[in-house]
Amino acid sequence: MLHDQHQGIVEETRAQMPDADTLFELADFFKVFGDSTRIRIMCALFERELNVCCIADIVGMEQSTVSHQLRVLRQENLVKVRRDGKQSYYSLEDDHIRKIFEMGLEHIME
Amino acid sequence: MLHDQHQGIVEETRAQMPDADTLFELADFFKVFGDSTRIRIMCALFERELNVCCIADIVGMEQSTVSHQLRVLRQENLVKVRRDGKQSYYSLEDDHIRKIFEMGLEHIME
DNA sequence: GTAACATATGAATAGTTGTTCATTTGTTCA
DNA sequence: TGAACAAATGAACAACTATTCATATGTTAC
Repeated sequence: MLHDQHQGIVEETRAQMPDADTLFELADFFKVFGDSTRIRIMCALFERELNVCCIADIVGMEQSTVSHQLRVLRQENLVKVRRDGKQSYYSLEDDHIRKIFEMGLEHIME
Repeated sequence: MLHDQHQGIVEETRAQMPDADTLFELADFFKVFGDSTRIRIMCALFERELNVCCIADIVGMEQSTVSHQLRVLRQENLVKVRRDGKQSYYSLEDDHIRKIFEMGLEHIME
């Protein structure tokens, strides 16, 4: 049960928080970083653009697994594709990813 | 099937990636950010330390739900607890969280 | 056209995760 | 001591997710 003395704190805190929709979106965005296969795919793409079968080889998973995960990354605008003949080359969409990666690494290294 | 011409690219990329264990840890770390309840809890804690029942009230969920999620946050060293009588006051452990939040927000605002 | 290859997609499944209810543990105060 | 409250924990369940196999789509070269 919430104490009267806490009521003010609760309301004040609520007022300063971003709206619920934004926080839902934010959670969905970070969800993409919460899988080691996707993390490894993104990490591989830091170096250079890569086609699907190279990525599959690097992360050691089925081509179809990688395709499914690349779709997730595409949907959150984290990667872009370039078709070249039979092959699709993927690369990172922007630089936030790198920074978020670095922050995460700094945290777990502590 | 991987082409011969791609073999070098694959090996080079692998060599530049952090080791698999680190990337697993990193995924586990980001997993914590991938849930809207936890995001909302962290967001509430940006303002000030809060006890469990205030947090429950702010995010509109059961006390036990919040306790479970606070444990997850504790396990990843994202929050710390301070006991004061019957109540436990939670606060953010470090400043990476804020920066990671900001990066995420910048990305979804684009 | 067809064969061969690269990628994408759908369905099925196993494993994981978030929430809730019920209960327990820890604390204060009378 | 015991009553009252705050927080933590365990078990159960529903919902979600990652992976795989099988198949479809798209592209090139003959």
